Amino acid sequence: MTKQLAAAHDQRRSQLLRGVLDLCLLALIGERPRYGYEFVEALTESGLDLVSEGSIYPLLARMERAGLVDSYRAPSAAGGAPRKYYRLTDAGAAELAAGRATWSTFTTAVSKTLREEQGEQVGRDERDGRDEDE
Amino acid sequence: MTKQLAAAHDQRRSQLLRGVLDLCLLALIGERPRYGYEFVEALTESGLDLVSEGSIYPLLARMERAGLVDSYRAPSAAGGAPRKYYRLTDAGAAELAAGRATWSTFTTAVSKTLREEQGEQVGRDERDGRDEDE
DNA sequence: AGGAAGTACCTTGCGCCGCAAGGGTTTTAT
DNA sequence: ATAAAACCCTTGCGGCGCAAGGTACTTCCT
Repeated sequence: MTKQLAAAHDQRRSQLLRGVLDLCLLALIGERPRYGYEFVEALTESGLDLVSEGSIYPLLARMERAGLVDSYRAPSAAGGAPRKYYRLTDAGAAELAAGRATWSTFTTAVSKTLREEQGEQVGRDERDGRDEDE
Repeated sequence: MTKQLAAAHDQRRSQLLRGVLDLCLLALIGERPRYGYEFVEALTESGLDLVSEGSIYPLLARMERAGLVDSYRAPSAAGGAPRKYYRLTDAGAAELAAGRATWSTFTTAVSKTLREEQGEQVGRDERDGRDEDE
């Protein structure tokens, strides 16, 4: 039961990530070069939990293929396999800027729609004459 | 070219709608009973353009199947086929409340990530010793 | 030496859902 | 009669987050 609610919550989160996850990665890469495994840890503890490796590696590959980022390898300082760092390209920076604007506009519109307006109440008593169906 | 950028923009919008479109409909239905065609018009002019019939009718059907809304038929006042009005159920109201909270938390986290921080700059000159690859 | 655990990379298959495209019915206007 | 608007609906495609599973290197414990 509690598990079902949690599942529903996570399910929504997954859907919400669509269309912004790439922007989040671009923004983080914009601050400084980053490697894939870093995102998994960083995003997990910084509000956006979930976001497993299965999400970000394919996404990074897609973004590189699209020319939004490029990469170079460097040995890990913490032991383990060599890291693959990503940097923003000019196209990536442009996409990030455009995406920020889209995101801002979008969330404003949605938040406005979602906000419960306490003005304009419809009288509860006036409803009648409807025929149930189905 | 301009067309491609517009396409990219709309593509992102489509993705962004996932996970919130249902909440928007629930919120609008919460204000007063609404019918499907109404959403297409309302959302088109209220910031969220696109959102065609192919998005909302299946969604309404899913929500009704999930018990979040119920419906009744009433003749159209504007000529045309009879309208199918939707109302919130208790479960729908609960889902809306939960969704609003999820949305709020989510956008806060994302906006924070997306915000360009002007503090903490990495010196551009210190970067060296990396070996290009691929 | 052997092995578990941590760091790091990657791929495959499933499932959800927005959307374009297409089709149906009823009413009003020409 | 024909058109157009106001309504309803379904099908198929495609993108992408995610669970699950796999590889390679390093460090530490026994």
